[in-house]
Amino acid sequence: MSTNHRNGTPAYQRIQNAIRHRIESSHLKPGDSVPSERELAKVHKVSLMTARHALVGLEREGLVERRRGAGTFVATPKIQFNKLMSYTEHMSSRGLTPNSRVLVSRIIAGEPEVAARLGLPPNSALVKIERLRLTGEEPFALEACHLPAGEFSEVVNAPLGRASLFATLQYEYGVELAYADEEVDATAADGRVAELLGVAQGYPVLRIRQVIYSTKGKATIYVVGLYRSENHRLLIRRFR
Amino acid sequence: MSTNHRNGTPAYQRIQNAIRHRIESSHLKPGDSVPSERELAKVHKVSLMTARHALVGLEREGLVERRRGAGTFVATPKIQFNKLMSYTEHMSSRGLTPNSRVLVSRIIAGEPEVAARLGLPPNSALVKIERLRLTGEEPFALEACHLPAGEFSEVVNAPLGRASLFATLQYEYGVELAYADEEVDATAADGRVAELLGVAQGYPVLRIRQVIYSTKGKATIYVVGLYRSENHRLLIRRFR
DNA sequence: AAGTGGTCTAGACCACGGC
DNA sequence: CCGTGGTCTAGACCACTTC
Repeated sequence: MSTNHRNGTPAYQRIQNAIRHRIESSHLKPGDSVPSERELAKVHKVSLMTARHALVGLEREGLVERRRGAGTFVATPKIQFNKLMSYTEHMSSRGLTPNSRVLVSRIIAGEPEVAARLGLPPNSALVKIERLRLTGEEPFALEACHLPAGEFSEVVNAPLGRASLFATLQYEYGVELAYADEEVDATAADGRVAELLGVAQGYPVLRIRQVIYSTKGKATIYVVGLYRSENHRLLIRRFR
Repeated sequence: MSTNHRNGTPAYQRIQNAIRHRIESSHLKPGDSVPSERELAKVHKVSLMTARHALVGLEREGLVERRRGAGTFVATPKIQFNKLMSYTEHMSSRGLTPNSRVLVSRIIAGEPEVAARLGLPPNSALVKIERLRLTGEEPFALEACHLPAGEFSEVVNAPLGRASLFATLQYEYGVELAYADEEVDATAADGRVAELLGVAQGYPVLRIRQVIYSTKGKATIYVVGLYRSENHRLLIRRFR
């Protein structure tokens, strides 16, 4: 498997990255056909199954559509489905500049419910980071992240105005995030939330509570997000 | 591929069904280990890749967890993630009896926005089916389904009090549903909705708008659902 | 050390789509 | 008809976890 040893990245991921890059740089536009499994296999010198693995992954992300007998095509860009992305990644993938204001960044304790979500004892110390997310000057979301203070106490000092929390975890702590379980419901904005988001009290907002797991399967971040739903839509693709 | 010809079902799906059945019938409980790829390959007389395909699928459904080096285990049953299910399937998978009241079941026209979602001309005739979903006597959701009247005009006469719409489409029309794109936001209950759902006017409800596609890739159903969010939570698993 | 999942090969046949 | 994706084989090596 010589090609796999060039670097640590599996071949199917290198193929995915190559295609992603061609889409992001607009060399491939929505509706364009993506090279077939057989063609990718030839070009990248891998077997059919490997080329196939790459395309199946991109389809589940919603980046491409595959039609039996016809081919694989760049999907119309509804936003990435079912893909765990940081706010920073999310914004820049849409050509927007991320902008947020850190409201809270300190160590807290005595939040048994949050601790439980992370699989910790009730009185565990936690890092809490609360940020107001903006598009330009307009606020659209309020996000509170919680992490175990035991491991991650130093993130309170990280430059979160600039760098993404995901990136900090990866580069400073070597923690890779793998997936998130999310719980979505609707709730009414209370006084403080209403003021921060610039809506009336009692106004409906979308609430997303997520537990983010590392590649080791360990609950690492608990996030509660409140979103003005005129601005922010949650898009999902579910399969049967 | 003799085993594949016994019936039309692919081998990996037969393996999935076998495992699903053992989980649903409680022969396998959360935390129990599921047979390894190699064991499944032996037992079902398929290759490793096929056994693997089966387990990977079950993992993405959230039914099992896989840990490298350790094995595959039955997941704690948070509810099926990212799986397109009918209300009927959803309820019965949790041991509950589906209960709903059909409010509207007729052919309409002049809904250009809905028609557009289904990829139809603005004034197309549509089948509209509106149902109030109940748990016992308590309403928790209001769902309006729309289908192209050209193909599906007869579903207005289907016994939707009993049979699921998904099942009707499959058995009466031979249409298999494949995936859905959903758009989720929060909105305020207006007068009629508030009354039907038994909440105050202006109360926040979860709105899910979904376009359901057939295996042919054709937009087939457009559903707008409004959910009382204390009762109904949307659970998602997203991967990085 | 034994067993597990993750990646990969070099082919194969089938069903389907578009020409 | 040819090219496409969907399924499948019978192996292989690696990295990892558990013992």
